[in-house]
Amino acid sequence: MNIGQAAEASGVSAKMIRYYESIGLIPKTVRTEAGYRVYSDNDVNTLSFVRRARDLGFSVEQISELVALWRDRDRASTDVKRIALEHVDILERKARELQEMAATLRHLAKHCHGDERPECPIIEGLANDDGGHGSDHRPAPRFGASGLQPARRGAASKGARG
Amino acid sequence: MNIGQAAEASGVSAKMIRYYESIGLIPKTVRTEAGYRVYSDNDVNTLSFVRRARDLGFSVEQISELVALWRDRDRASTDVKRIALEHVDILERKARELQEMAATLRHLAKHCHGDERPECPIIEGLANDDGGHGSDHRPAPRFGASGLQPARRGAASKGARG
DNA sequence: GTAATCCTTCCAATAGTGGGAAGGTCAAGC
DNA sequence: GCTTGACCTTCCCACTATTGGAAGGATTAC
Repeated sequence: MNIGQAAEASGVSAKMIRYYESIGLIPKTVRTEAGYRVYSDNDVNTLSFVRRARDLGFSVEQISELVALWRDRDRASTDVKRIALEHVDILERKARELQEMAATLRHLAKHCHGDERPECPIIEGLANDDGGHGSDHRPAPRFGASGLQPARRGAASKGARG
Repeated sequence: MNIGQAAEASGVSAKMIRYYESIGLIPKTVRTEAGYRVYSDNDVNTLSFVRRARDLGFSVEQISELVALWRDRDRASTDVKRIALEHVDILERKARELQEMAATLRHLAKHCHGDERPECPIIEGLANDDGGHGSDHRPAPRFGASGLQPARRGAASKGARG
């Protein structure tokens, strides 16, 4: 099948299939004489695998390891477990950070009158650096401090879940 | 003071100060005859404000609103509260998504022997799409479905490609 | 035989940040 | 006054993952 059909069958866009191929995440396919990429059912399985791993928030680099493991069934499942558990840690740490941020902000918002008066602890908390979770001049933990690669931001192409 | 000192005092790198200026997040500064940017203590306050907002996960666009609000104290705190609360929602939704991912993965990992045997429910869950939270072929919720912009990852790069 | 659709590759943009080159400036030391 | 070194300037590139589009070739439908 062509790339378009493989895209539909796997849920990975044609654009992304080409991208994944270009970065070596998936192997190069056979081509027709005209240069069209040709995909087998097995290729579609790999693509679906990749898509689901992305859905779980794995980075392309991690998926790369996972795909190699998946394609080589002789490898010990220890490796897979390690990667998964590492990822669980990152995910949970990230979730905690996000919750702390939310709590800080919610605390600030709670004390903001929200009427016409300009007094607002959110603004003051931000300006005075006493916002709640004790940040001083550490150079920003933020995202990525944990090593999580958060994939994408824009525009779910066909329909995100709400 | 120069950009380096402002960077040190605010915790925002000189690179980022220039970037924030270029995108209009902070106003253009006065320059010396030689073209050096000059910063006042007040400018450093603005920069610190921006840094803390980034720490809390605000996107540059949101910070832009916040900075405008902050600099114009006549504006009603309603706006600030609204922005903050919107952000709290996003943060909490994101945290929940992350926790779901972690739970799915942890569930899979729990049933993985992790020894030499190649049977591994993680791999099988990924390949067979029965991983636990009932995903079918929806085209990836992932990050960004919520509108959160996850800032950075900190990939230190040295090797050129090409 | 042409139009519509699909495919190809290449380029740009997104958001936010770091790295570095090429060159100008400033302050200190001799 | 000259060198040294630290600092500044602008500009370009890298990275992540993904989308969009342009220009042109291939296939398919009518």
